[in-house]
Amino acid sequence: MTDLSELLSTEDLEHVRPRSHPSWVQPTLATLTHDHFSDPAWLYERKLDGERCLAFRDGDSVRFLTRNRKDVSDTYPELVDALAAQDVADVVLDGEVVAFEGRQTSFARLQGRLQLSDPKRARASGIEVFYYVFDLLHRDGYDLTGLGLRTRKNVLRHTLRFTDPLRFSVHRVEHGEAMYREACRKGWEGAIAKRGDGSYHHGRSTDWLKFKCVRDQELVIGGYTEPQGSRHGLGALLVGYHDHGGLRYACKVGTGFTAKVLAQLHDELSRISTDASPFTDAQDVPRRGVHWVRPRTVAQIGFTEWTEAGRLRHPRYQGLRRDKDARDVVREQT
DNA sequence: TTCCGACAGTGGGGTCGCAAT
DNA sequence: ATTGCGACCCCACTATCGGAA
Repeated sequence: MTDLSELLSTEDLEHVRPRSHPSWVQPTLATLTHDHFSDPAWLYERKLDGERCLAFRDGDSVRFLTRNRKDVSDTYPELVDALAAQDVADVVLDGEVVAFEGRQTSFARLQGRLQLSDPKRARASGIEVFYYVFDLLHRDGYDLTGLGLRTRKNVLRHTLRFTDPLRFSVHRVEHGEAMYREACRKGWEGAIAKRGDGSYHHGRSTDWLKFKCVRDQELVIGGYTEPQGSRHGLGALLVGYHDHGGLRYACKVGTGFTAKVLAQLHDELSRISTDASPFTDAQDVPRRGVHWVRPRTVAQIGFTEWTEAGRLRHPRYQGLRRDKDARDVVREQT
């Protein structure tokens, strides 16, 4: 591990402030865009489909927190161990916890671990996880969020020993469009573009942009229909998003489920049923044969495009997002 | 034995036209 | 006049089965 003083120029030091180890830092959230570009002032990284986590190490204490501040240290004990074994005793990292299905990162596979909170069961799950670290927010009593991204990454590289399950998230400079094409060709989720000289922003930022290959959207489940024919459990989910203080209906989703998932969803949703529709745009929401549920469950829905009418075209169910809070679900920019 | 492709079945949004209300 | 419904187009996806490798 290289000393901070060796890694930072006198100019850099002007952007660094002493700070005691923070218990929480609001992570940067990237903004979705379809305007893909190449720019030497930007860095481009692979977009990983996993669980965003900040890692805090303060001496013997190591914690992994999701972006909703949920402590998942017991879910990823081997990551805790790996960080505890590093030389640096005071550090805050930003990265993504991922699992693989073959050579692809797979959120679906990671889901098998997300709800495990017993470290023994988590270790025994057979689902190997990795922590792809892409940012460094704090080290050795200093707040580094005021530094430019390039500098933070350089310091990060010289702060940790990157051996599995800790991995440095590689980036490339300037060639954003090529990066995006490569990402889609390889079946990745997309690419993230980051302004190279940008300081660490708290919350949604346009200094970080998402170039997505597949389009998906997190939506709140507000109801479900009866199954038809030979199907069991439920027919389709009615999903929506928050807009102007209400829950706006987005579409029905009736495909992408296995028989097992249909049964699980029906079991889970029937427990939170309610008499009234949670959707606030009363007209245009199907009502016939619909069972309403309290709007607290978040599902990830793949689709091809938003229609003129504000519906999703070709929607398909991709899984629950138990790591997301229903209250935060809004429509992403098209 | 495993793998792959075709097919049936269930479901979506949008549009159209017809029948019931 | 409005509403409901089925048929049709596009499409996504799972489950199954039989034949190829």
